Amino acid sequence: MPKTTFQNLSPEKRERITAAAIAEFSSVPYGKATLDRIVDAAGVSKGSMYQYFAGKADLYRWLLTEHLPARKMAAIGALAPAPGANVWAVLEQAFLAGVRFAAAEPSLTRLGLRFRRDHEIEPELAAIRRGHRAASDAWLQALLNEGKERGELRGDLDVSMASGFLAHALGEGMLDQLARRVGLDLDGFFERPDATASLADEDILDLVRGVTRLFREGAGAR
Amino acid sequence: MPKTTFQNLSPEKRERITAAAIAEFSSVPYGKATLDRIVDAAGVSKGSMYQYFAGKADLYRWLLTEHLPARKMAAIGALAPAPGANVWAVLEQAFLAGVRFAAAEPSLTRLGLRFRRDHEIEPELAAIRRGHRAASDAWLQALLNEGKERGELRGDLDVSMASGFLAHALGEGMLDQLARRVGLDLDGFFERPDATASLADEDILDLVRGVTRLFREGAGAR
Amino acid sequence: MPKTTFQNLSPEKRERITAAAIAEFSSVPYGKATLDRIVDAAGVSKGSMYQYFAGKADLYRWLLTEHLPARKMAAIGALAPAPGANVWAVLEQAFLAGVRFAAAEPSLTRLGLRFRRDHEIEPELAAIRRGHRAASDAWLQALLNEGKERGELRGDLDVSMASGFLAHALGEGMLDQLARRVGLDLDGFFERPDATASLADEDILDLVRGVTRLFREGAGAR
Amino acid sequence: MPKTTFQNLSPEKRERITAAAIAEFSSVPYGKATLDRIVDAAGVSKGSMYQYFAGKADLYRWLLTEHLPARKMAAIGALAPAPGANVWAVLEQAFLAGVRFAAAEPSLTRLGLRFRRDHEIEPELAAIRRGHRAASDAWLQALLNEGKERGELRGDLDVSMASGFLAHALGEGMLDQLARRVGLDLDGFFERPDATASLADEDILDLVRGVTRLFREGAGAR
DNA sequence: GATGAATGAGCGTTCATTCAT
DNA sequence: GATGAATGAACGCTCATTCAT
Repeated sequence: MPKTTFQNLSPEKRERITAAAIAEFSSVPYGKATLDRIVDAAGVSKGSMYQYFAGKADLYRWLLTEHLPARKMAAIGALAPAPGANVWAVLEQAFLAGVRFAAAEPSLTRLGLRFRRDHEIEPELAAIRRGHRAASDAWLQALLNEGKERGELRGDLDVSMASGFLAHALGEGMLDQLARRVGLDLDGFFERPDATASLADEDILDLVRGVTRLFREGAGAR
Repeated sequence: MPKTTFQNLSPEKRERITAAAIAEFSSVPYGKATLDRIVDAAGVSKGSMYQYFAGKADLYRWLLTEHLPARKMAAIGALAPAPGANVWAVLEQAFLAGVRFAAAEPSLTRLGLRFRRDHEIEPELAAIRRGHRAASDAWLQALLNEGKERGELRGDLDVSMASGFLAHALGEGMLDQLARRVGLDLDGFFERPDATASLADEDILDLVRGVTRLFREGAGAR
Repeated sequence: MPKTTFQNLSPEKRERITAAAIAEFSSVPYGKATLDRIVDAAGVSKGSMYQYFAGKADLYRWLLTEHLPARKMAAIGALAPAPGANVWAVLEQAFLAGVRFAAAEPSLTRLGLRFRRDHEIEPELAAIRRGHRAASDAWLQALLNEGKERGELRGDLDVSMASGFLAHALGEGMLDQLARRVGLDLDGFFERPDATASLADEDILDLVRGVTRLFREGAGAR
Repeated sequence: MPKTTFQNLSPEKRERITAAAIAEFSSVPYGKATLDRIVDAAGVSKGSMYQYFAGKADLYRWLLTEHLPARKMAAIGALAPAPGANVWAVLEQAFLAGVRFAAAEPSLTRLGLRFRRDHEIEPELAAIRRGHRAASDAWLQALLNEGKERGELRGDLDVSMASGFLAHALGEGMLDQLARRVGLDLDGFFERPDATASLADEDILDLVRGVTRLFREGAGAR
């Protein structure tokens, strides 16, 4: 976590550093990211960086556990399931929020996606990721259990199983669909994260509804 | 691809090298994997390694395009969709084959999964990955289109969308479910790949059927 | 070209590095020169060297395109052909300047000569060499053409041909003659570059006049 | 020098090895030449090569001290100055022989030229080169001294000096002129040694006479 | 005599981190 | 508090030479 020296920085400088770090960590995987490029882009000295953060991992950790969640919250609000709301309406809203965030903040989206999939993360960072996943899973399972009680879901649905697939869908699954719509795959999204910005709003709604329906009704004929 | 020198090696030595390389490339992402660790584990000199393979990328490529497919084929046979077979039966077989391979060959499974998700792969290797994905996607879309014609799937199903989610399910989605059944997540599977070996065959069948049903009928109440 | 880090170094340290690099690159051809030896001799760490220069080629390039010309200029001044001066006087001055520089700065001379003849230089460096040669050739041909117009040279002289031999004479040809005067050949000069320092000024003048006369009058009897 | 095993080889195999070695050593400088490429091209095993020659240096030495002189002799005969012949006629013949050998055997020419200029030669090989040079110098000085006695040369000619420039002219000087005639420089000759083969015989004669005349009459106006 | 697998020292280069100023 | 020079371990890769078969 950042040292107090970082908090004392002028907002402008703090922002420069944050932006440079996001640009770097979202462009290349953690292991290939270098502090050199970050300090160059931020216009601060390398020594200073170590006055602000304990090191590369600390900077990355702060970005993912503090900065990104705060920005996400600011952009799309908390994902608290409105009590009593229909499961499928909540999920559709969640899908929509995710897609809109991806269009509005491609770099942050890419940063988060990288983190979720990165294989070379240090043990301490892996614990953070586990926390993220557990929270997302808990939210989903609570939602699904409520839905089950209200009869909106099959009574014999395996909630743990469904939450796994939904967690994927809410993250890279949806991004993959988004990329497909513009003729790319997820690798392509990493290279050109703003390629999906060109999608019309109705395309996005169409996509979100289609995905929701796949999970609701399945692919089989009735 | 390996040089003839490698083919001429004693099977015992070849196996030592292969096992060391799989262990390394399945433990850390490509960019962090080192030949030093591989040759140490295999008990050969660094120079020798270059008599067998043109370099690190060549070794990795061989593992992924030759060795892994061969072992997979040996373990589960070809995935040729029996013509005219029911879509859902074919998918169930495919799920089952994937899970069984994961239980039988956890290291190879981990290797393949890492490859599918690795962020710091070289351009040439990325092309191979694109090929894999395109082939998998084509297989799935063909399968789904047939199913649609035979009335086994909803007539208005978005085949491209469904194939995206199924591709995930056939790979890490299913592995994630497998891990969940033993109280882990995917990260946990990477750390203890053989933890899933304890699963009983009926548990596996139950899982496969559950997943198939989720995709067939959805999670919504009828 | 050196990074600013190198410019900011203490002159003493900069000189140590420069001297070590000159010693190395003038002792062995580019391909055999090693940074290990240079940093050892200079007493800096290998990592530091990469703070000063982008790499081996960069260091070499700086030596040849910046440092050596600067030192040469400092030692013998620019070779601007005084307009209207007699061809033979200009050439004699050029010969003299070359020989005096060789006596004053044997290591640098050896460095430049190696560069002119090195067979295993990289493409980028080869382009620099082509530039050097083209400039030298242009200077000589302009000089000879002027001389022809003023009637100082034979009217039927093949200027291109003559410039080729003069270019050689101005470089290693003259050094070879210098070495001969102290009983060595060019190889010997490479091994003991300061052996020619013992030559008296009148010996040098005598040599320069002899060479000029050979090119002016030829070796044949009149 | 080759071991007896090399002499016992079938002429065909010996020739394959020789040709491969010439191709390699004439294509890249000694330090960049590799035995791997030579044995590959020759179709022999690496171990065998060490049964024929003591190592890389030994093979190179044999090529330069035995094979190349023999082939040169076969191609252009001995350079014994026909007693009593005019100096300038002899020199012209020598120039012509050199140019014709370059056209007939570009690889061998390039090999020899590389050797004369290579900077990274081992001490033992340097001794061989000194021998070559001393022999050439002795031949030239004898020729010039005779010419002086017969009054074909200026009485006050510095024979040692003139022999230095003539030695250069007979070797790379002439090749440089040859390359100029086809729009290249010596570097270009190394890349495309047969580029000069296109020169017409009268061009070659013209060149040889021009060079001879430059050394005989000089470049100055009378 | 022929083979070709094995070796290991050495190369240029990278980069997170330290620390004197 | 800010700086940026210094470091050194580690990396992928090359190749002449050795030596068991």
